[in-house]
Amino acid sequence: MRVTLKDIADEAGVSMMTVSNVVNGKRARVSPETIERIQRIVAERGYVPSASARSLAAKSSRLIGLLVPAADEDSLMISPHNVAIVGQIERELRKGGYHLLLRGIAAPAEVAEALQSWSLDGAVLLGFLDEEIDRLTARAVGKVSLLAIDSYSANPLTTGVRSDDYTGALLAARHLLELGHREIVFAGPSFSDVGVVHERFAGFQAAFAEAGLSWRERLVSANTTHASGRELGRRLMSSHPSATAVFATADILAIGIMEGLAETGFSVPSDVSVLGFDDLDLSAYVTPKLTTIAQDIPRKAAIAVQLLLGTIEGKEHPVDPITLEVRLIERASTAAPR
Amino acid sequence: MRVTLKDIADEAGVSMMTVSNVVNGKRARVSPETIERIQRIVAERGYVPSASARSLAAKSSRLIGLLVPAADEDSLMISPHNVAIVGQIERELRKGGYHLLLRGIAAPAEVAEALQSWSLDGAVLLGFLDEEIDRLTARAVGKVSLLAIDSYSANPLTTGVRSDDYTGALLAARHLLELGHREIVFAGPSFSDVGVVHERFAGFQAAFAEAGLSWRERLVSANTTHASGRELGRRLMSSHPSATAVFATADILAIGIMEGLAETGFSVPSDVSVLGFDDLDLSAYVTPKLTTIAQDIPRKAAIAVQLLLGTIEGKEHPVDPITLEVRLIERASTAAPR
DNA sequence: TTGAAAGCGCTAACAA
DNA sequence: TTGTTAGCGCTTTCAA
Repeated sequence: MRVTLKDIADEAGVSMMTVSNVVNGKRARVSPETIERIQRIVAERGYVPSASARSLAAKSSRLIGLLVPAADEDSLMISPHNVAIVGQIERELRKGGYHLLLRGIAAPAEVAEALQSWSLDGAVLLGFLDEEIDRLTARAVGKVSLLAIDSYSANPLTTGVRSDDYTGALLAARHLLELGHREIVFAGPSFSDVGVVHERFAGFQAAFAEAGLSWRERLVSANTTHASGRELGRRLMSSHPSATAVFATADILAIGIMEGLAETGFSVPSDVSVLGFDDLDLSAYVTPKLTTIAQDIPRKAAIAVQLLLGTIEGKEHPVDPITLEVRLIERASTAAPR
Repeated sequence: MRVTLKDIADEAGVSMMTVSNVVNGKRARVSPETIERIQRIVAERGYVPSASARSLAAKSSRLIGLLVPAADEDSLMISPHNVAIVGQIERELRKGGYHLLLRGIAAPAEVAEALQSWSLDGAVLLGFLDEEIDRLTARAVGKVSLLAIDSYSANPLTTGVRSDDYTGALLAARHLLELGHREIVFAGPSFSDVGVVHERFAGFQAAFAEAGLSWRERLVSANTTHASGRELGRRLMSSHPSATAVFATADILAIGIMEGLAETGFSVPSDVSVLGFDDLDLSAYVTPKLTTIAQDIPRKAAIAVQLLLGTIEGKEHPVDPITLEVRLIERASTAAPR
């Protein structure tokens, strides 16, 4: 059967506590020779501590949840943008000696259930809208640290990490305005008065304001999917005949729009400029290559984990939200209007 | 603090075992009224069983590992093809009342460590080469069920699920041959005598054999990445001037090749036809849209989980490997040679 | 520097 | 149909 602490203790002729201390690196409490002897036996016998037993006996489980939306009984909704984040989060946790529980959330109650059943030390919320986050965390238990990625929620239970969406959209709109565009469509999911898309919309408008221009209502609502973008692209020039450019809140949407435009005989960028947000790998593979706003995704994930582990281990107060820089990547999908 | 079994038992005026039986659905052992009363209290108090405690006391943890390669200290290597699989596996496990531990594997020893520390009931290996799988599972403990995705390993410790790679490549080569191509390059990672790429190579050659043609050595080695494909595409027509078509073992590679060809002034499909494997979403977004071999990815994942849970719960013997159908998706990147 | 006792929350195997 | 006993493997607390 399994090699236990007791086995090691017996073989070393010491108590379980001594072995426990050695295994957990509390070396101050054990003599050097004992440490070495125990370590040798541990290696020989291939002893691996039982995480369940440790989690049960100690306050901490060293387990972190990664909670992702999963529309009712459905598969996880991991967008291309979020894939990289998942990988980075796992890596950072592993480096810190934590394990990752990946869990799809179909109903709010599942958050509390996930948190409690495995006594998670904390959890990262990835891919939820701000409105949902408040609802989800409302029922959460007090002890666990929560961190939401891409959140602007003022919820004191969660810390947030996000890119500078406001500035990103500002840069995007500025770029199009500088090229000479005036009739620019804003395409993105419908939004409330808080959240990523709201920020981008505000930044977008600010660019017009700083240029002394007024932006006439040219808001188009679309899901953040290729299919939705394609459909939008197909009818764009008939619904907005005078538009010369589109800013989409996500690359995948922008790429769909480009396809829809191409299908209806419009050429990018000579007829219409298209600008995205995210800088997915994919965006450099399509034709024309997409001009977009790039986020530092690995950094976003690394900081998320740092903050989370910080509040868990240091019992620091949840830190203020952190905002990461973005930058414009000029490629081939934008040009001066004709 | 936490609501425990004992709390519920006290409040209901019964023993812990009775509550335990109700919670675990062993209703045959409890009277209907008791069941109802206990269930009411459980709901009222928001009782959630402790998975660690259960795992410690019972044989099973209801935790499954998803083990993914993570080149030394690096982030997880989740290819576009594997992302969908991760999501589906989580979903299937959740439906079955299991949880998923996502873990990057940098060194063989980490497999056993992951398995043991959380007393995993089983694990899915995703993204490993067959050669690695044997090495990884060698040290694994006996009890846990292992299942490798896309594996042809004869290893008795693991069951495998994979697409019909042989037939996929056969269909691909047949398609190109029927279009009239004779000088076809096979582009893929270097391979040994077992595994996915080996199968595809065998299928590819078989198509020539059945057409009574001999395939002259036109094997090009490249990593399964866009960058590697692009580089390959750039030098393809100078290294193989008479080639009229390329079969790549992965869409992402094929897309890179198309880009490299375009950069050096060759047009797809009029100068060179390109055919991929996987049918990523992405492959329909690029220009020209990629002709490819489609796999049923959700099904692959669902079957993987079914098999794994089958051997875990039913203690059935590891089943024979399962092979899933593939089909040719004809799009715009292939045409008759000039 | 080391050890003993108690218990984390649960379930298996019996007993009643 | 229900309860009792005895742990699962570890850490905490306190004593030596």
